Amino acid sequence: MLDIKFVRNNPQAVKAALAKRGNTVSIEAFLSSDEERRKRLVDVEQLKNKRNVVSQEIGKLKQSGQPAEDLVLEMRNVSQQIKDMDEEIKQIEEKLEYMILTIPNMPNESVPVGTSDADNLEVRKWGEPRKFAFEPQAHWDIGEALDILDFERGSKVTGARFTFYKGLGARLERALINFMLDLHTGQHGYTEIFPPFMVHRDSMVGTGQLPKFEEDAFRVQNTEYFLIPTAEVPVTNLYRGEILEGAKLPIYHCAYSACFRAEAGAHGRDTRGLIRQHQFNKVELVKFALPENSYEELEALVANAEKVLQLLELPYRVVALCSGDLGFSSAKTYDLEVWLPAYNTYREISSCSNFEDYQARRANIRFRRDAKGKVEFVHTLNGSGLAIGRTVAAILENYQQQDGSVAIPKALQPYMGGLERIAKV
RNA sequence: GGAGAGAUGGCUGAGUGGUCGAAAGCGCUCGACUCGAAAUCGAGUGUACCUUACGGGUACCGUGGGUUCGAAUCCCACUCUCUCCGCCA
Repeated sequence: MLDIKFVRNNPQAVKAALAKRGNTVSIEAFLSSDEERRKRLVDVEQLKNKRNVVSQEIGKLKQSGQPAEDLVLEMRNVSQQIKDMDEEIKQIEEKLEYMILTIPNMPNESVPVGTSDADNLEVRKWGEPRKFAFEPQAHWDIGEALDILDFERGSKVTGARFTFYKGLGARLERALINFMLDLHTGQHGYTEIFPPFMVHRDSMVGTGQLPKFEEDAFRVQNTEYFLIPTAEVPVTNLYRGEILEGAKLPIYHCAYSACFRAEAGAHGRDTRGLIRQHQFNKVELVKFALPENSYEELEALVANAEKVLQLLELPYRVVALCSGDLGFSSAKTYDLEVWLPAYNTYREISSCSNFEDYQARRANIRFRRDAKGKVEFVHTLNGSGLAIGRTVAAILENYQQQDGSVAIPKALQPYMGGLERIAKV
Protein backbone atom coordinates (compact mmCIF):
# COMPACT_ATOMS: atom_id res chain seq x y z
CA MET A 1 0.00 0.00 0.00
CA LEU A 2 0.97 3.60 -0.33
CA ASP A 3 2.49 5.57 2.52
CA ILE A 4 -0.48 7.25 4.17
CA LYS A 5 1.62 10.22 5.21
CA PHE A 6 2.79 10.65 1.65
CA VAL A 7 -0.78 10.55 0.37
CA ARG A 8 -1.78 13.11 2.99
CA ASN A 9 1.04 15.48 2.13
CA ASN A 10 1.10 15.01 -1.65
CA PRO A 11 -2.46 14.33 -2.77
CA GLN A 12 -1.92 15.96 -6.16
CA ALA A 13 1.16 13.89 -6.92
CA VAL A 14 -0.66 10.70 -5.96
CA LYS A 15 -3.65 11.59 -8.09
CA ALA A 16 -1.43 12.39 -11.05
CA ALA A 17 0.45 9.10 -10.68
CA LEU A 18 -2.74 7.07 -10.41
CA ALA A 19 -4.29 8.91 -13.32
CA LYS A 20 -1.49 7.50 -15.48
CA ARG A 21 -2.92 4.08 -14.69
CA GLY A 22 -6.40 5.23 -15.56
CA ASN A 23 -7.31 4.68 -11.93
CA THR A 24 -10.29 6.57 -10.59
CA VAL A 25 -10.01 5.96 -6.86
CA SER A 26 -11.08 9.04 -4.92
CA ILE A 27 -8.18 10.41 -2.94
CA GLU A 28 -10.51 13.06 -1.53
CA ALA A 29 -12.76 10.46 0.07
CA PHE A 30 -9.72 8.86 1.61
CA LEU A 31 -8.32 12.12 2.92
CA SER A 32 -11.59 13.27 4.45
CA SER A 33 -11.99 9.97 6.31
CA ASP A 34 -8.38 10.23 7.36
CA GLU A 35 -8.97 13.70 8.77
CA GLU A 36 -12.11 12.56 10.52
CA ARG A 37 -10.18 9.73 12.12
CA ARG A 38 -7.46 11.98 13.43
CA LYS A 39 -9.93 14.47 14.81
CA ARG A 40 -11.69 11.77 16.81
CA LEU A 41 -8.45 10.18 17.85
CA VAL A 42 -7.35 13.38 19.56
CA ASP A 43 -10.62 13.49 21.53
CA VAL A 44 -10.60 9.88 22.62
CA GLU A 45 -6.94 9.94 23.56
CA GLN A 46 -7.57 12.91 25.81
CA LEU A 47 -10.31 10.96 27.53
CA LYS A 48 -8.08 7.93 27.86
CA ASN A 49 -5.42 10.06 29.44
CA LYS A 50 -7.98 11.34 31.94
CA ARG A 51 -9.06 7.80 32.71
CA ASN A 52 -5.50 6.68 33.26
CA VAL A 53 -4.71 9.58 35.57
CA VAL A 54 -7.90 9.36 37.62
CA SER A 55 -7.72 5.58 37.85
CA GLN A 56 -4.33 5.91 39.48
CA GLU A 57 -5.77 8.40 41.91
CA ILE A 58 -8.55 5.98 42.77
CA GLY A 59 -5.96 3.35 43.46
CA LYS A 60 -4.10 5.62 45.83
CA LEU A 61 -7.26 6.75 47.61
CA LYS A 62 -8.36 3.18 48.14
CA GLN A 63 -4.98 2.18 49.46
CA SER A 64 -5.07 4.94 52.03
CA GLY A 65 -8.62 3.95 52.94
CA GLN A 66 -10.28 7.07 51.61
CA PRO A 67 -13.60 7.03 49.73
CA ALA A 68 -13.48 7.26 45.94
CA GLU A 69 -17.04 6.48 44.97
CA ASP A 70 -17.70 9.74 43.15
CA LEU A 71 -14.58 9.35 41.02
CA VAL A 72 -15.46 5.74 40.22
CA LEU A 73 -18.89 6.82 39.08
CA GLU A 74 -17.44 9.55 36.94
CA MET A 75 -14.96 7.20 35.35
CA ARG A 76 -17.63 4.65 34.71
CA ASN A 77 -19.17 7.28 32.49
CA VAL A 78 -15.92 8.21 30.86
CA SER A 79 -15.19 4.58 30.09
CA GLN A 80 -18.52 4.20 28.37
CA GLN A 81 -17.80 7.30 26.29
CA ILE A 82 -14.40 5.91 25.35
CA LYS A 83 -15.99 2.65 24.33
CA ASP A 84 -18.46 4.40 22.06
CA MET A 85 -15.81 6.62 20.51
CA ASP A 86 -13.47 3.67 20.00
CA GLU A 87 -16.24 1.90 18.16
CA GLU A 88 -16.76 4.88 15.83
CA ILE A 89 -13.04 5.17 15.19
CA LYS A 90 -12.85 1.47 14.46
CA GLN A 91 -15.54 1.84 11.80
CA ILE A 92 -13.65 4.72 10.21
CA GLU A 93 -10.39 2.80 10.33
CA GLU A 94 -11.91 -0.23 8.67
CA LYS A 95 -13.16 1.97 5.88
CA LEU A 96 -9.77 3.67 5.60
CA GLU A 97 -7.95 0.38 5.55
CA TYR A 98 -10.12 -0.97 2.79
CA MET A 99 -9.55 2.20 0.79
CA ILE A 100 -5.79 2.25 1.18
CA LEU A 101 -5.60 -1.48 0.37
CA THR A 102 -7.50 -0.97 -2.87
CA ILE A 103 -5.37 1.93 -4.13
CA PRO A 104 -2.78 0.54 -6.58
CA ASN A 105 0.89 1.36 -6.56
CA MET A 106 2.18 4.49 -8.25
CA PRO A 107 4.08 3.89 -11.51
CA ASN A 108 7.77 4.69 -11.43
CA GLU A 109 8.93 7.77 -13.38
CA SER A 110 10.55 5.58 -16.01
CA VAL A 111 7.31 3.77 -16.90
CA PRO A 112 5.95 4.75 -20.32
CA VAL A 113 2.55 6.41 -20.07
CA GLY A 114 -0.26 4.67 -21.91
CA THR A 115 -3.70 3.18 -21.57
CA SER A 116 -3.42 -0.41 -22.82
CA ASP A 117 -0.98 -3.09 -23.90
CA ALA A 118 -0.90 -1.38 -27.29
CA ASP A 119 1.18 1.35 -25.63
CA ASN A 120 3.76 -1.01 -24.17
CA LEU A 121 7.31 -0.27 -25.17
CA GLU A 122 9.47 -2.88 -26.85
CA VAL A 123 12.88 -2.65 -25.19
CA ARG A 124 14.83 -5.29 -27.08
CA LYS A 125 14.51 -8.42 -29.13
CA TRP A 126 16.56 -11.60 -28.97
CA GLY A 127 16.75 -14.34 -31.58
CA GLU A 128 15.14 -14.66 -34.99
CA PRO A 129 11.75 -16.31 -35.40
CA ARG A 130 12.35 -19.45 -37.41
CA LYS A 131 11.23 -19.62 -41.04
CA PHE A 132 9.20 -22.76 -41.53
CA ALA A 133 9.26 -24.74 -44.77
CA PHE A 134 5.82 -26.05 -43.77
CA GLU A 135 2.76 -24.73 -42.00
CA PRO A 136 3.66 -24.69 -38.29
CA GLN A 137 1.16 -26.46 -36.06
CA ALA A 138 -0.28 -25.16 -32.81
CA HIS A 139 1.22 -26.74 -29.71
CA TRP A 140 -2.06 -28.41 -28.73
CA ASP A 141 -2.17 -30.22 -32.05
CA ILE A 142 1.48 -31.21 -31.79
CA GLY A 143 1.04 -32.36 -28.19
CA GLU A 144 -2.04 -34.43 -28.93
CA ALA A 145 -0.51 -35.97 -32.02
CA LEU A 146 2.55 -37.02 -30.03
CA ASP A 147 0.30 -38.29 -27.23
CA ILE A 148 2.12 -36.19 -24.66
CA LEU A 149 -0.71 -33.75 -23.87
CA ASP A 150 -4.29 -34.76 -23.16
CA PHE A 151 -6.66 -31.84 -22.97
CA GLU A 152 -9.83 -33.87 -23.46
CA ARG A 153 -9.24 -36.10 -20.48
CA GLY A 154 -8.21 -33.07 -18.46
CA SER A 155 -11.67 -31.65 -19.03
CA LYS A 156 -13.29 -35.00 -18.36
CA VAL A 157 -11.57 -35.58 -15.05
CA THR A 158 -11.52 -32.02 -13.75
CA GLY A 159 -12.82 -29.41 -16.16
CA ALA A 160 -11.94 -26.84 -18.76
CA ARG A 161 -8.41 -25.41 -18.53
CA PHE A 162 -6.95 -28.54 -16.91
CA THR A 163 -4.57 -30.82 -18.76
CA PHE A 164 -2.86 -34.17 -18.40
CA TYR A 165 0.78 -34.40 -19.43
CA LYS A 166 1.83 -37.90 -20.42
CA GLY A 167 5.04 -39.77 -21.07
CA LEU A 168 7.72 -37.48 -22.50
CA GLY A 169 5.34 -34.53 -22.07
CA ALA A 170 5.33 -35.06 -18.32
CA ARG A 171 9.08 -35.60 -18.48
CA LEU A 172 9.54 -32.36 -20.41
CA GLU A 173 7.59 -30.40 -17.81
CA ARG A 174 9.70 -31.89 -15.01
CA ALA A 175 12.92 -31.36 -16.96
CA LEU A 176 12.15 -27.67 -17.41
CA ILE A 177 11.46 -27.19 -13.72
CA ASN A 178 14.78 -28.77 -12.79
CA PHE A 179 16.67 -26.98 -15.54
CA MET A 180 15.42 -23.58 -14.42
CA LEU A 181 15.94 -24.21 -10.71
CA ASP A 182 19.46 -25.48 -11.34
CA LEU A 183 20.27 -22.41 -13.43
CA HIS A 184 19.00 -19.89 -10.91
CA THR A 185 20.45 -21.60 -7.86
CA GLY A 186 23.72 -22.59 -9.53
CA GLN A 187 24.49 -19.58 -11.74
CA HIS A 188 22.39 -16.68 -10.48
CA GLY A 189 22.75 -16.93 -6.72
CA TYR A 190 19.17 -17.68 -5.72
CA THR A 191 18.37 -19.84 -2.70
CA GLU A 192 15.72 -22.40 -3.48
CA ILE A 193 12.44 -22.44 -1.55
CA PHE A 194 9.75 -25.07 -1.75
CA PRO A 195 6.70 -23.24 -0.41
CA PRO A 196 3.21 -24.21 0.72
CA PHE A 197 0.73 -24.11 -2.15
CA MET A 198 -1.95 -22.65 0.10
CA VAL A 199 -1.72 -19.50 2.14
CA HIS A 200 -4.07 -17.68 4.45
CA ARG A 201 -5.81 -14.40 3.82
CA ASP A 202 -3.16 -12.12 5.35
CA SER A 203 -0.53 -13.42 2.96
CA MET A 204 -2.78 -12.74 -0.01
CA VAL A 205 -3.31 -9.22 1.30
CA GLY A 206 0.43 -8.83 1.81
CA THR A 207 1.29 -9.24 -1.85
CA GLY A 208 -1.81 -7.44 -3.15
CA GLN A 209 -4.10 -10.21 -4.45
CA LEU A 210 -6.65 -9.34 -1.74
CA PRO A 211 -8.92 -7.67 -0.87
CA LYS A 212 -9.57 -6.40 -4.36
CA PHE A 213 -9.21 -9.48 -6.52
CA GLU A 214 -10.79 -12.25 -4.49
CA GLU A 215 -12.76 -13.51 -7.51
CA ASP A 216 -9.47 -14.37 -9.24
CA ALA A 217 -8.40 -16.75 -6.50
CA PHE A 218 -9.43 -20.26 -5.54
CA ARG A 219 -10.42 -20.47 -1.90
CA VAL A 220 -10.55 -23.80 -0.12
CA GLN A 221 -14.08 -24.48 1.05
CA ASN A 222 -14.80 -23.88 4.75
CA THR A 223 -11.37 -22.38 5.36
CA GLU A 224 -9.55 -19.10 4.99
CA TYR A 225 -6.92 -20.80 2.83
CA PHE A 226 -6.33 -19.79 -0.76
CA LEU A 227 -4.55 -21.78 -3.46
CA ILE A 228 -1.58 -19.66 -4.44
CA PRO A 229 -1.81 -17.93 -7.84
CA THR A 230 2.01 -17.75 -7.87
CA ALA A 231 4.91 -18.66 -5.57
CA GLU A 232 5.39 -14.91 -5.21
CA VAL A 233 2.74 -15.02 -2.49
CA PRO A 234 4.27 -17.52 -0.05
CA VAL A 235 7.87 -16.55 -0.83
CA THR A 236 7.38 -12.78 -0.47
CA ASN A 237 5.43 -13.41 2.72
CA LEU A 238 8.28 -15.55 4.08
CA TYR A 239 9.58 -12.52 5.96
CA ARG A 240 6.25 -10.92 6.72
CA GLY A 241 6.32 -8.94 9.95
CA GLU A 242 10.05 -9.35 10.29
CA ILE A 243 12.92 -6.90 10.61
CA LEU A 244 15.78 -8.15 8.47
CA GLU A 245 19.44 -7.39 8.97
CA GLY A 246 20.51 -4.83 6.37
CA ALA A 247 23.78 -6.68 5.85
CA LYS A 248 21.84 -9.75 4.64
CA LEU A 249 20.22 -7.81 1.79
CA PRO A 250 19.70 -8.40 -1.02
CA ILE A 251 18.05 -11.80 -0.51
CA TYR A 252 17.39 -13.87 -3.64
CA HIS A 253 14.92 -16.75 -3.59
CA CYS A 254 13.66 -18.96 -6.36
CA ALA A 255 10.81 -21.37 -5.99
CA TYR A 256 8.96 -23.93 -8.02
CA SER A 257 5.24 -24.12 -7.37
CA ALA A 258 2.01 -25.03 -9.01
CA CYS A 259 -0.11 -21.93 -9.54
CA PHE A 260 -3.89 -21.74 -9.42
CA ARG A 261 -5.93 -19.02 -11.07
CA ALA A 262 -9.67 -18.72 -11.44
CA GLU A 263 -9.23 -16.66 -14.64
CA ALA A 264 -12.44 -14.80 -13.88
CA GLY A 265 -13.24 -12.55 -16.79
CA ALA A 266 -11.09 -14.55 -19.22
CA HIS A 267 -13.93 -16.63 -20.60
CA GLY A 268 -13.39 -17.39 -24.24
CA ARG A 269 -9.75 -16.26 -24.21
CA ASP A 270 -7.02 -18.77 -25.01
CA THR A 271 -9.44 -21.62 -24.58
CA ARG A 272 -7.18 -24.08 -26.36
CA GLY A 273 -3.77 -25.27 -25.32
CA LEU A 274 -1.49 -24.59 -22.40
CA ILE A 275 -1.51 -20.81 -22.49
CA ARG A 276 -4.26 -20.16 -19.97
CA GLN A 277 -4.85 -22.94 -17.46
CA HIS A 278 -6.44 -22.95 -14.01
CA GLN A 279 -3.40 -24.86 -12.78
CA PHE A 280 0.09 -24.43 -14.14
CA ASN A 281 3.67 -24.78 -12.99
CA LYS A 282 6.09 -21.92 -12.60
CA VAL A 283 9.56 -21.22 -11.32
CA GLU A 284 9.47 -17.87 -9.61
CA LEU A 285 12.27 -15.47 -8.71
CA VAL A 286 11.84 -13.23 -5.67
CA LYS A 287 14.17 -10.53 -4.37
CA PHE A 288 14.28 -8.48 -1.21
CA ALA A 289 16.44 -5.46 -1.96
CA LEU A 290 17.76 -2.22 -0.54
CA PRO A 291 15.59 0.66 -1.75
CA GLU A 292 18.46 2.44 -3.45
CA ASN A 293 19.35 -0.68 -5.49
CA SER A 294 15.98 -2.01 -6.46
CA TYR A 295 15.99 -0.81 -10.05
CA GLU A 296 19.40 -2.32 -10.72
CA GLU A 297 18.06 -5.49 -9.13
CA LEU A 298 15.09 -5.39 -11.48
CA GLU A 299 17.35 -5.23 -14.54
CA ALA A 300 19.41 -8.12 -13.17
CA LEU A 301 16.29 -10.15 -12.48
CA VAL A 302 15.04 -9.63 -16.02
CA ALA A 303 18.44 -10.76 -17.29
CA ASN A 304 18.18 -13.91 -15.15
CA ALA A 305 14.81 -14.74 -16.68
CA GLU A 306 16.06 -13.94 -20.17
CA LYS A 307 18.94 -16.35 -19.67
CA VAL A 308 16.47 -19.24 -19.56
CA LEU A 309 15.08 -18.32 -22.97
CA GLN A 310 18.54 -17.77 -24.39
CA LEU A 311 19.76 -21.18 -23.22
CA LEU A 312 16.62 -22.77 -24.64
CA GLU A 313 17.22 -20.77 -27.84
CA LEU A 314 13.72 -19.43 -27.96
CA PRO A 315 13.24 -16.05 -29.68
CA TYR A 316 11.72 -13.43 -27.40
CA ARG A 317 11.37 -9.75 -26.80
CA VAL A 318 11.38 -7.62 -23.69
CA VAL A 319 8.55 -5.18 -23.23
CA ALA A 320 8.23 -2.37 -20.69
CA LEU A 321 4.60 -2.27 -19.59
CA CYS A 322 2.96 1.11 -19.91
CA SER A 323 1.26 2.74 -16.96
CA GLY A 324 -2.19 1.56 -18.00
CA ASP A 325 -1.14 -2.09 -18.32
CA LEU A 326 0.75 -2.27 -15.03
CA GLY A 327 -0.29 -4.82 -12.38
CA PHE A 328 -1.98 -3.56 -9.25
CA SER A 329 1.03 -3.73 -6.90
CA SER A 330 3.77 -2.99 -9.39
CA ALA A 331 5.75 0.22 -9.82
CA LYS A 332 7.45 -1.05 -12.95
CA THR A 333 7.13 -4.24 -14.96
CA TYR A 334 8.99 -5.82 -17.84
CA ASP A 335 7.28 -8.66 -19.64
CA LEU A 336 9.26 -11.30 -21.49
CA GLU A 337 7.34 -12.43 -24.54
CA VAL A 338 8.30 -15.60 -26.33
CA TRP A 339 7.72 -16.16 -30.03
CA LEU A 340 4.89 -18.60 -30.76
CA PRO A 341 4.88 -19.55 -34.46
CA ALA A 342 1.31 -20.83 -34.56
CA TYR A 343 0.08 -17.58 -33.06
CA ASN A 344 2.51 -15.67 -35.29
CA THR A 345 3.17 -13.37 -32.36
CA TYR A 346 5.02 -12.91 -29.10
CA ARG A 347 3.21 -14.09 -25.95
CA GLU A 348 3.98 -13.31 -22.33
CA ILE A 349 6.08 -15.99 -20.64
CA SER A 350 7.50 -13.97 -17.75
CA SER A 351 6.55 -10.84 -15.91
CA CYS A 352 9.24 -9.12 -13.84
CA SER A 353 8.27 -6.35 -11.45
CA ASN A 354 9.65 -3.97 -8.90
CA PHE A 355 7.04 -3.31 -6.23
CA GLU A 356 9.29 -0.86 -4.41
CA ASP A 357 7.95 -0.69 -0.82
CA TYR A 358 4.32 -1.30 -1.78
CA GLN A 359 4.20 -4.97 -0.80
CA ALA A 360 6.69 -4.48 2.02
CA ARG A 361 4.38 -1.94 3.59
CA ARG A 362 1.39 -4.28 3.30
CA ALA A 363 3.30 -7.28 4.56
CA ASN A 364 5.37 -5.22 7.01
CA ILE A 365 8.76 -6.45 5.79
CA ARG A 366 11.46 -4.16 7.10
CA PHE A 367 15.19 -3.99 7.65
CA ARG A 368 17.72 -2.15 9.74
CA ARG A 369 20.91 -0.94 8.08
CA ASP A 370 22.92 -1.34 11.28
CA ALA A 371 22.39 -1.79 14.98
CA LYS A 372 21.68 1.91 15.51
CA GLY A 373 19.65 2.48 12.35
CA LYS A 374 15.96 3.08 12.09
CA VAL A 375 13.80 0.43 10.50
CA GLU A 376 12.97 0.92 6.85
CA PHE A 377 10.82 -0.97 4.39
CA VAL A 378 12.63 -3.28 1.97
CA HIS A 379 11.87 -3.25 -1.72
CA THR A 380 10.40 -6.46 -3.11
CA LEU A 381 10.73 -7.72 -6.65
CA ASN A 382 9.71 -10.82 -8.47
CA GLY A 383 9.52 -12.38 -11.86
CA SER A 384 8.74 -15.66 -13.54
CA GLY A 385 11.80 -17.58 -14.38
CA LEU A 386 9.75 -18.95 -16.27
CA ALA A 387 6.16 -20.13 -16.60
CA ILE A 388 6.63 -23.83 -17.37
CA GLY A 389 3.47 -24.57 -19.34
CA ARG A 390 4.05 -21.68 -21.70
CA THR A 391 7.66 -22.77 -22.10
CA VAL A 392 6.46 -26.23 -23.13
CA ALA A 393 4.13 -24.60 -25.64
CA ALA A 394 6.99 -22.50 -26.98
CA ILE A 395 9.30 -25.50 -27.33
CA LEU A 396 6.68 -27.60 -29.06
CA GLU A 397 5.91 -24.86 -31.55
CA ASN A 398 9.42 -23.52 -32.17
CA TYR A 399 11.13 -26.91 -32.30
CA GLN A 400 8.52 -28.78 -34.31
CA GLN A 401 9.70 -30.73 -37.35
CA GLN A 402 8.00 -31.50 -40.60
CA ASP A 403 7.53 -35.14 -39.59
CA GLY A 404 5.57 -34.12 -36.50
CA SER A 405 8.38 -34.73 -34.05
CA VAL A 406 9.81 -32.09 -31.78
CA ALA A 407 13.53 -31.49 -31.24
CA ILE A 408 14.70 -30.94 -27.67
CA PRO A 409 16.79 -27.83 -27.01
CA LYS A 410 20.44 -28.70 -26.39
CA ALA A 411 20.50 -27.24 -22.90
CA LEU A 412 17.56 -29.40 -21.92
CA GLN A 413 18.80 -32.72 -23.25
CA PRO A 414 20.73 -33.66 -20.09
CA TYR A 415 17.46 -33.25 -18.20
CA MET A 416 15.70 -35.53 -20.69
CA GLY A 417 18.10 -38.40 -20.22
CA GLY A 418 20.06 -37.36 -23.31
CA LEU A 419 17.01 -37.56 -25.56
CA GLU A 420 17.27 -35.36 -28.68
CA ARG A 421 13.74 -35.43 -29.92
CA ILE A 422 10.22 -36.39 -29.04
CA ALA A 423 8.73 -38.50 -31.80
CA LYS A 424 5.55 -40.46 -32.24
CA VAL A 425 5.81 -43.91 -30.72
C1' G B 1 -8.68 -37.43 16.94
C1' G B 2 -7.95 -37.71 22.77
C1' A B 3 -5.26 -35.70 27.33
C1' G B 4 -2.16 -31.98 29.20
C1' A B 5 1.35 -27.58 29.23
C1' G B 6 2.49 -23.06 27.25
C1' A B 7 2.75 -18.08 24.15
C1' U B 8 5.97 -11.50 27.80
C1' G B 9 10.99 -6.80 24.40
C1' G B 10 16.77 -8.97 19.67
C1' C B 11 17.32 -13.58 23.13
C1' U B 12 16.67 -16.04 28.16
C1' G B 13 13.21 -15.05 31.75
C1' A B 14 10.39 -12.52 36.27
C1' G B 15 5.77 -10.61 36.89
C1' U B 16 -1.82 -13.28 39.39
C1' G B 17 -5.74 -6.36 39.53
C1' G B 18 -3.20 -0.08 40.42
C1' U B 19 3.02 3.34 41.00
C1' C B 20 4.37 -2.27 34.71
C1' G B 21 6.35 -0.47 28.38
C1' A B 22 7.19 -4.09 31.83
C1' A B 23 12.57 -6.77 36.97
C1' A B 24 17.07 -9.33 36.11
C1' G B 25 20.62 -11.44 32.89
C1' C B 26 22.53 -11.84 27.95
C1' G B 27 23.14 -9.20 23.48
C1' C B 28 23.78 -4.45 21.07
C1' U B 29 25.39 1.04 20.94
C1' C B 30 28.29 4.96 23.06
C1' G B 31 31.87 6.41 26.74
C1' A B 32 35.88 5.42 30.55
C1' C B 33 40.16 2.34 31.49
C1' U B 34 44.17 0.13 27.84
C1' C B 35 49.69 0.74 23.31
C1' G B 36 45.53 -2.36 21.59
C1' A B 37 42.20 -6.19 22.98
C1' A B 38 39.83 -9.00 26.81
C1' A B 39 37.93 -8.20 31.53
C1' U B 40 35.77 -4.30 34.42
C1' C B 41 32.94 0.24 35.24
C1' G B 42 29.25 4.07 33.56
C1' A B 43 25.27 5.65 30.28
C1' G B 44 21.87 4.22 26.68
C1' U B 45 19.06 0.54 23.94
C1' G B 46 11.13 -1.71 21.27
C1' U B 47 7.29 -0.56 17.61
C1' A B 48 3.27 2.16 15.76
C1' C B 49 -0.08 6.12 15.84
C1' C B 50 -1.63 11.19 17.29
C1' U B 51 0.13 16.00 18.50
C1' U B 52 4.25 19.09 18.15
C1' A B 53 8.98 24.41 18.60
C1' C B 54 10.98 21.69 22.90
C1' G B 55 7.99 18.32 24.61
C1' G B 56 3.64 15.53 25.42
C1' G B 57 -0.14 11.79 24.73
C1' U B 58 -2.30 6.95 23.20
C1' A B 59 -1.88 1.86 22.01
C1' C B 60 0.73 -2.73 21.96
C1' C B 61 2.87 -8.67 26.99
C1' G B 62 -0.06 -14.70 20.67
C1' U B 63 -5.16 -12.76 18.22
C1' G B 64 -10.19 -11.10 19.10
C1' G B 65 -13.97 -10.14 22.66
C1' G B 66 -15.64 -9.50 27.93
C1' U B 67 -15.43 -8.04 33.38
C1' U B 68 -13.48 -3.55 36.08
C1' C B 69 -12.74 3.24 37.87
C1' G B 70 -8.20 0.51 36.40
C1' A B 71 -5.99 -5.80 32.97
C1' A B 72 0.46 -8.56 30.99
C1' U B 73 -2.33 -10.27 35.42
C1' C B 74 -9.43 -12.34 35.93
C1' C B 75 -13.28 -14.63 32.21
C1' C B 76 -14.63 -16.46 27.07
C1' A B 77 -13.40 -17.78 22.02
C1' C B 78 -9.72 -18.52 18.45
C1' U B 79 -4.60 -19.25 16.52
C1' C B 80 0.06 -21.23 17.14
C1' U B 81 3.94 -24.12 19.84
C1' C B 82 5.42 -28.26 22.94
C1' U B 83 4.63 -33.27 25.55
C1' C B 84 2.05 -38.04 25.81
C1' C B 85 -1.50 -41.45 23.40
C1' G B 86 -3.98 -42.82 18.80
C1' C B 87 -3.90 -42.52 13.46
C1' C B 88 -1.19 -41.64 9.04
C1' A B 89 2.17 -40.47 3.56
